[in-house]
Amino acid sequence: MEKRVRVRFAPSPTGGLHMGGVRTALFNYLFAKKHGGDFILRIEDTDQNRFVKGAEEYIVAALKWCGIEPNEGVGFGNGIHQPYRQSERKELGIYQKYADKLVASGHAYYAFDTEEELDAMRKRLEAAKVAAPQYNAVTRQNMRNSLTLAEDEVKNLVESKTKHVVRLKVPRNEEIRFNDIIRGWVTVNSSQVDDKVLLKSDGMPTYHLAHIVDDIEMEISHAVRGEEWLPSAPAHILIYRYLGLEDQMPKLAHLPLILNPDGNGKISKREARFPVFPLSWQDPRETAPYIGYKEAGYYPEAFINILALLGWNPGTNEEIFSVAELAKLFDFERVHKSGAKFDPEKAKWFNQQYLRKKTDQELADYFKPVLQEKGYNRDNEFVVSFCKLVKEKVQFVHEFWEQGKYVFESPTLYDEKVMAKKWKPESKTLFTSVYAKFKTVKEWKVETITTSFHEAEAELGKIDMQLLRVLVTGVAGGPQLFDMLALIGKSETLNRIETALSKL
RNA sequence: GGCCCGUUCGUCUAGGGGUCAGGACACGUCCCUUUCACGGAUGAAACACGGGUUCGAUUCCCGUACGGGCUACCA
Repeated sequence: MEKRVRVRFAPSPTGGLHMGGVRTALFNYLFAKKHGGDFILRIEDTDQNRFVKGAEEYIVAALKWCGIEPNEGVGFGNGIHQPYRQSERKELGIYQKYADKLVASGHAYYAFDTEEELDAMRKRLEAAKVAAPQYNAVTRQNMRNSLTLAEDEVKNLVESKTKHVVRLKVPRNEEIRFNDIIRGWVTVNSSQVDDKVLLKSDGMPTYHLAHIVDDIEMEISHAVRGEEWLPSAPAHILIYRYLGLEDQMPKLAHLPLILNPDGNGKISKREARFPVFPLSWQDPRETAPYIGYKEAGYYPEAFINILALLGWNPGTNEEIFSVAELAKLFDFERVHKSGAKFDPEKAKWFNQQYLRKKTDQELADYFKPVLQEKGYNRDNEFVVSFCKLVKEKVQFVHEFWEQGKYVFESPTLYDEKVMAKKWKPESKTLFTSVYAKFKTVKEWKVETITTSFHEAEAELGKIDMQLLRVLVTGVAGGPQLFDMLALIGKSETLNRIETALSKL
């Protein structure tokens, strides 16, 4: 029988969760949903030096905003495998137990080398032009460990609580093969794998040991993680094997990375000229926060949609998908092997697609507080009408103000390009007549304005609409002109034309 | 450097032994529009290179180049 699908997202609380991490979480989530399985949040806080305050809370908040909530784990209710924080599991002695087992079976050993000794070893190997300096089957013979030291000496050292680590005893020359769901068979010779530290001298497990122990104990069926883990996967295979748990090992899936748009490499928060965090992130060690997608005006649905299509696609020409649709369609078979450069421009387009799906009322509800902040109070009907007109011009809700502020504020400047090109000496007389014509309109609405305008043209000849637009709004472009005039109102429109004429 | 992974328009990608190599973003042109957009149409734009295998390779294999990842008592 197939194991129940149980996947985990297991970040370490060393900073804000960036978009690459969210994408990994998303693919885990989609896979779990697709198969009716569980999606677990496990916190891998085994590095106490890199622990960052607030990071864990941020991770939980970010997943919530994205709408990809785990159904088990830290911050998401209880589960039968508590605790879900590795520092707490360590207190329970869980990892020690497995490490002891590996030592007992001869697949791991104690190493007493100090930092200085390790440095010296690496320098020695580098000087000897060794291609890959590492603690391995060869070099461990010259180091201070339970393999080279006398038995009673080891016993003394351990009993006297001398600082030591537990290392995996990796065989010298052995082919290690594993089948990655996304990449297929990967083969690595064990000579390329170092004797990984399993238990650190502070008693904490390393990622390598901890994630395996937890994946087993939490009955994880698939380990879905970023490509950066591919090189250490062979070591993980060995650990499962030596623990006698190879048959219970989760299937592995290594996701391609999200790369910088320009230049190369993984997305870095410092260089990016677009948001990299879902929510704004204030690192306690830094002064300025990093703005998030949320604050940049992205809808979570859009953000998720963007991420989903980075490294995966459904094989059709469709591009807009809800999370629920993605969960139906998602499949590792259609996940790429190669990294994807992130395109901020297309990201904006995605957001625009979602913005257009919003109702005018929804947009108005968002815009009202913005408007109030600017010092304007208008009734709901007015704001809804405004949003209806301006929505087609924007990609983000925050652009409503910039794109349509002239509805609320009279222009002080008039688009130079249009004026230079179209404003003629006789224009003043012409628009003075238009002004007079508009003044006679009784009920100021789109239809009457249109009729009035047509009548004016019949009497006066062709009237440049863009010029009229600039006179009233100051800018060259915008929503349908008569709609705008109707919204701005009769007296305000007339005032503005009058003001403009007096200045030109 | 070593090891691992990868390589279709600028970008995200579809495709897969015989296709006009398809779509999307961005960009150009046109249509619609007395303004502005939306929309529609259309254009330019890609199989990294070299060898095989094959009647035929973008597709399969091998090299090379290039890119990325890893190379910690970090994850």
